[in-house]
Amino acid sequence: MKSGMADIPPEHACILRVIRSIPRGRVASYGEIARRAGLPRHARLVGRVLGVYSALKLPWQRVLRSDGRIAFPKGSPGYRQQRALLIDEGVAVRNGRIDLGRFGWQRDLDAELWKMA
DNA sequence: TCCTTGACCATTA
DNA sequence: ATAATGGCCAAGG
Repeated sequence: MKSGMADIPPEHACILRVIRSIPRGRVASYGEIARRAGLPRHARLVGRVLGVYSALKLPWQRVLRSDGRIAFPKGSPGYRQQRALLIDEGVAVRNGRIDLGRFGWQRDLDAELWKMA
């Protein structure tokens, strides 16, 4: 029995779910997303998934390399669009690099915990 | 099967 | 800070 177009492998589904849960104005690395999806060492799969499901509406702009840089080559269409989208939602991009210490997703959790104390 | 290709990553120089 | 290196691992040919 074959279901229609909705047969997404569970690993992909997990990754998509994590990506969708990145808060607006925050960013996460491919590797971190993989870990949160329960798939450590699968950073490359995250990139692959983003490409395969590019037709879906995803906050793909919030996904960066582990060093905080945009993965696309500087000056490419993808690079420019990602940069614009990030700036739109309040993320500072300087020379293709984002300060993970300020905009990293984990940092967002820290802030929440701080409020409780 | 084997080989190549990536929206990657950590380490080293 | 940048660059080379080796490692990683699913997909597709």
